[in-house]
Amino acid sequence: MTNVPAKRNTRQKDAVRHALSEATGFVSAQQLHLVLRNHGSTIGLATVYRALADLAEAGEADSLQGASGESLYRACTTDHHHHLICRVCGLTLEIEAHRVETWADEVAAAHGFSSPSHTIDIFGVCAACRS
Amino acid sequence: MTNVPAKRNTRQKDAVRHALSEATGFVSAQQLHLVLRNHGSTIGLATVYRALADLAEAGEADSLQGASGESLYRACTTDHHHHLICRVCGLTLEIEAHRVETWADEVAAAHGFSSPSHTIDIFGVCAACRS
DNA sequence: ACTGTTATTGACAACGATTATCAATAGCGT
DNA sequence: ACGCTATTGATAATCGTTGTCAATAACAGT
Repeated sequence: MTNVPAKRNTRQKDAVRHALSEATGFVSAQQLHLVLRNHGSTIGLATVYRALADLAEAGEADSLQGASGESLYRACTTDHHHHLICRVCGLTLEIEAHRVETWADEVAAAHGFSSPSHTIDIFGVCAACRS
Repeated sequence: MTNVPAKRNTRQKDAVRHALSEATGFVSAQQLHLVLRNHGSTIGLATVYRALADLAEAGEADSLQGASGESLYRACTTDHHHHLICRVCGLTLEIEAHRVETWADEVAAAHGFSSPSHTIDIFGVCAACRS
């Protein structure tokens, strides 16, 4: 049997979870670390990275690659969805994409690919930033 | 007038262009640098990065973020398209996605977003790697 | 073809984001 | 409360990438 070490619930993982849910739009691990420190926490940077990786794996957070290559995270409802992101202010809307989900799976299947996954994100400039 | 310095054609930029066109699927700047050195070139790593950035900007190369966050490049025809990529062997197929292009633009417009762009990539395990 | 200007090169240092290390701490089952 | 061990936090190390700068080589003008 594959003996995976049991996960423990810690204050700092909760703190990250909470800080992430407070944040608007996507945040980097470093930003989150800074926020936590400013709120009086003594949490370490490495811990924030580990907590975010865990949350993402557990499906509690969405992750995507920012423009300059860093990983950005966002609290997330457990169902699958994609994002419409403002290039200027970072405003993020969750969009639902049945049509595209099935399209992606069809394309994969048509070419003999199995266990398909995909990355789909739409960027633009929101109405507010337009003016 | 915005006086942008003129670009020059150099052997090393051609070498990168050529090496990129020889490569199958996506390659990183470092891989390309290694290939060029193995072929006897004395090209510098920084030059490969610069050449790839230029090619990508000129529309001669596609770039996308690899699983571990690095930038990957691929020679590319000038028309817009997306990719179906094997997670195991890196086999890459260009796919055409009219349906999704228009969908993405519609979604952006519906939410008041202008100048829409998008990143759409499908990953899976190809038939060959399946066995 | 010769020359001068200056974009480009290549070796290396510097940088930012992330991950590994490791002793100290603190969850959780008993 | 006790003991085992997953987790923490400070720091060093790593990785991909970009900046620096003297030396080189493209191109325009002659």
